Amino acid sequence: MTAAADSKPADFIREIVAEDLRTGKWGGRVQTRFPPEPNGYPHIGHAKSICLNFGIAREFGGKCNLRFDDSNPEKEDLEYVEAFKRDIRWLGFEWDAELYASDYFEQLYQWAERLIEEGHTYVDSQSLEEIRRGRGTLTEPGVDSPYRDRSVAENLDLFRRMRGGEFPDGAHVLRAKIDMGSKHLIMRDPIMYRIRHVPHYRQGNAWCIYPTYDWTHGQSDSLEGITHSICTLEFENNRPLYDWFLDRLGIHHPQQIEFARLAVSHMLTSKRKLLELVREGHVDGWDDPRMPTISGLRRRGYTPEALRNFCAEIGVTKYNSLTGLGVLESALREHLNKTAPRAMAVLRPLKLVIENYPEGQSEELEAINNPEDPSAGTRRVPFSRELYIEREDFLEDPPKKFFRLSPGREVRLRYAYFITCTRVVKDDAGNVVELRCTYDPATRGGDAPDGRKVKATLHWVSAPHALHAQVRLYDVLITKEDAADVEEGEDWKASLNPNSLEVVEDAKLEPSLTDAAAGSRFQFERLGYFCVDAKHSTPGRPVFNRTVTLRDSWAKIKDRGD
RNA sequence: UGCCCGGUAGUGUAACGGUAGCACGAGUGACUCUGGAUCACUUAGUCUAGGUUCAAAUCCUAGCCGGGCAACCA
Repeated sequence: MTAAADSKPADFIREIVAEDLRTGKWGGRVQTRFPPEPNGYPHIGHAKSICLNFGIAREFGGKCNLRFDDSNPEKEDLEYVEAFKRDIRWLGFEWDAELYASDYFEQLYQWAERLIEEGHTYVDSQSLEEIRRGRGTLTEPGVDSPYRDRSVAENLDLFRRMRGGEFPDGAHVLRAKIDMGSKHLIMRDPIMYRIRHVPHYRQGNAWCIYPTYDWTHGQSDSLEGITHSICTLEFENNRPLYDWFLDRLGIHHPQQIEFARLAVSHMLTSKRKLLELVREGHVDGWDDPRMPTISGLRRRGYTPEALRNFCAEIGVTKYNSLTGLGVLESALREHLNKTAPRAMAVLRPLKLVIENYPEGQSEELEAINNPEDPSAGTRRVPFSRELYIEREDFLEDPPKKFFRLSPGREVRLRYAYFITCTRVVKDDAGNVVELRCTYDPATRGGDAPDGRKVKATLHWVSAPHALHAQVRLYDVLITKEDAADVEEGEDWKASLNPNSLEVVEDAKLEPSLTDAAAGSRFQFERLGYFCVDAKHSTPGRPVFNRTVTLRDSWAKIKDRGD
């Protein structure tokens, strides 16, 4: 038995699985499935479900299928199938079988005929509008369709002709004969088949009738021998129907278990809205680094480990919660801090000239690649008389708690020397355009032999050696904390952040970054984590995406106005 | 209004009738060649009202609040 089965289950679903294993309910089998509809790219919410379904199979020695729930030909596409497969693998999971609900269409059809013969279903020929009216309301029961008592022979004949393509869209549907007076709306003779004369992305023109979700899902689960059919809360209402079909058919009957879908603050998890953003060009495709899609997060610089750790962190419950974006970012930083090599980069450059450093001279200084990981080694960084430092690291008139550079003050340049600001050069408008400094040659490497201390260490880049690169800074796409909270009549796009992307055209980077591979991740010291954009970079000319900033306690003090 | 589900520090979660923990956040301090990281401490919670019990976050009842359900979507 695996470790997870020995120790305390992490959530109520794993508790059920562990208990079923203990009692031998499924003969020691654990079979789950991840059942996306291929009608969009997988997002952070899918990541939670992927980690759950594949994770449970892995932890309990079971299997997990990837099954595409593709019973609606109007929205589905192969592009989305490929996206799911790519992203599941990137997240670190592998399916035991790749399956498609559309491959079960014939079996489903045969079962439907059987239910007709047994009097459990009928062909309804009412219009869409009549069916809707007949369903009743939340408080009033529905009324029986006038076609409800057709003979088995008539039902069978009609259903076969539906399949044969004799009728136009909407002419008939196949309905389960359950109870129009049921208090569960889902049980008021739910629809099993609709006529749609449209090709299916996998089945082509083989079918013109398509099964609905309710008629497809449970039977697909059954066919695959699923033991625990894990889905999101909104399907809780459908469970009586899930059970009803399986009981009528008398086939393997998995247990459906529902959990709360993931919601992260400032992130959209509506596939419809994400599709709208892509189609209307609000973003640079499904994998725009601002998108909550797995491909967007990947391009942004997220790691699979960070995403998996996040999913483990947030837990699994039946409570509809809103997880703060900070929790996601914290999981990200935790992983990147341990793994990302450090580099120096100046986003908003301020020229700094060291007056007592010989003109034309340069040298290389040793820098540590990752203080959290000694095995990452060191590298050499060029230093010279003219440097760039970050504009916000200098203040002519500093407040008390500002430790960085100001006139007359000495600070350390990381891995280099102590410098003292001697003069401020301004343009006619009074803007600071350049700093003149002196350095102490005795502090080479960053330590003073006399033991004197400085309060700040600044990052810097040698001007003549600098790599000039584009860096993209991202902010949340949605300004609202709860992105799904939209008043009726309100345009959800009103909460789109107009400043979600800032492009820094000419950042100064240390030259070692010139050949950074697409997708590779770095910590730009004191700024944050950045990765090489896989879409816009070209060899020797990397474009960097800011993945996430570092925690910044100075920013907090500054904002507080201490 | 009917049915189903759910309410534990600011947020997310644990506790399975027996001392309400953890994480993120926030605050304070230590350390530091990243105002990073790390470490220590602090902050703050069982929706309400009854009931059962020696003992209730946990079981029961009622209420309050939140979510879902009236697509030929999933």
